[in-house]
Amino acid sequence: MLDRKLLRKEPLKVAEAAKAKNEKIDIDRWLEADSARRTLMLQIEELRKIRNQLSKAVSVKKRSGENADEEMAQSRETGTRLSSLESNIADIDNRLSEMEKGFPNIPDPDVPLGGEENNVVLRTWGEIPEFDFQAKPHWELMENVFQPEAAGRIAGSNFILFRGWAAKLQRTLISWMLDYHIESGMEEIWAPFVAKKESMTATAQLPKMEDDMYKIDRDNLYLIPTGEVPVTNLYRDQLLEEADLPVRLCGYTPCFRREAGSYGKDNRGLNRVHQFEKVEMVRLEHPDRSEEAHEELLNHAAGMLELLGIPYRILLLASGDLSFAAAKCFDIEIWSAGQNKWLEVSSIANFREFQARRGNMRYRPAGGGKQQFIHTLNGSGLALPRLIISLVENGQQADGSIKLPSALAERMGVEVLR
RNA sequence: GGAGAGGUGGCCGAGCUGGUUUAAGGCGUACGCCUGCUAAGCGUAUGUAGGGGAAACUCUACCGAGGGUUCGAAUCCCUCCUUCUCCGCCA
Repeated sequence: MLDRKLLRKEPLKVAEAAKAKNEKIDIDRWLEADSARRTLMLQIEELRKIRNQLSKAVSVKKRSGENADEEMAQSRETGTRLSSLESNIADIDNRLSEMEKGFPNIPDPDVPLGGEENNVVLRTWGEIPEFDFQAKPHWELMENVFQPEAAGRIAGSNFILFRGWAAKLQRTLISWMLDYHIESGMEEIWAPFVAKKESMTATAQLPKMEDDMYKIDRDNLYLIPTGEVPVTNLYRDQLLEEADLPVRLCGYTPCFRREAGSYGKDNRGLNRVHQFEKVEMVRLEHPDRSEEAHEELLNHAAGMLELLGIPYRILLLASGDLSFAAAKCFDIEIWSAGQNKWLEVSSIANFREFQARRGNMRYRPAGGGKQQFIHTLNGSGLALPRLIISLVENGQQADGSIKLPSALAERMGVEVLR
């Protein structure tokens, strides 16, 4: 949600931002409705004032036993006029807030314009592995432990079924990553894996992503598409003290995505699935410090890949590739040696006050003064399937076995998976 | 799933037989005073949002959310959300 004052003062800026994000919005229609609303509001407040005065007069007269019929009649008449104006303004309010929910966040000034092709590679880390044999994709290397046909029988296509070492590897990674975050001072959250409409709206999955989410109609719940939703919503409608900031959280959740219309392209094996596991990092930050917190989250996430020895690169997303709610976003991509391409394994975004406004998340400044919206940030730390792809494909040996990085070998109890 | 009780300003909490409460009181917080001592006491201020005014100030809305009744609703009625207690069911 954007500040109404900003919409009034700089409608052009908002319109340009939406265009940069390829969102269609009609700011003129909003401005029109907003000014109609304010005119109406003045009239309504005036009528309410009159009615309040009449009510008080009635009250005083009745108490002293006088007749108040005249005031009551006037008040009734005022009330009739009021209720017609009030129903008008309610309509306008609905229209305004519907429109506002569809206004995307404004990209930061340092975000490059344009589509995905304008993403900027900020840096690359690690050596791309070379093999003296033909490298295989993960679905071949994992034939015995990753069985999509079995998952299909259970839940339908594009779900994951792991068995044996793959199942254990996933569990071990989740636990290893959580420990890594906790050690850096984050608090672990275990939250619900379903969320209601209000929560989805606060973090801005709704209204835009409705069709990409699984919904349980009977109970009006959505399966969460990312841990961002429940973990950020932990602070929806909450007021923090400045001293409470920053709030640093992490948590494991599965993520459910319908991926409607994405069949056929790049979705073989583990590349794109309906349910995947993820450890999420969430940060609530003082507005003055969200910029550096953003970098910090990025480096923290990348640190895990360095411990695992996985080559990665950092992208600064261009405006057209930014999500609806993000002001700025870094993607981390890791190398897939069996498919010879980069895979997105983490998106780390600064939403500034966009989500905080929607979810009413504020803090009170230490020296007193007006309550302020906090800044929210989050990032994957990390998403499991693609991490597993990389570990398996990059660690493959000539005989089809997988050599584990030492950080994991210790936890898995073996150095080679076969 | 059934029955019952709640949801009031940052927190606690009164009001809930409709109108001098446009929310008492307490805690917390801020400033000041007093006290010579890591304490206490006293005074004043202190919800959020929007509008008007140079300013003192003033108007409007908000008592979980939304509707309704009424001249007038925190207070009455309805729907929903949510918390707790008991019963049932269940890993």
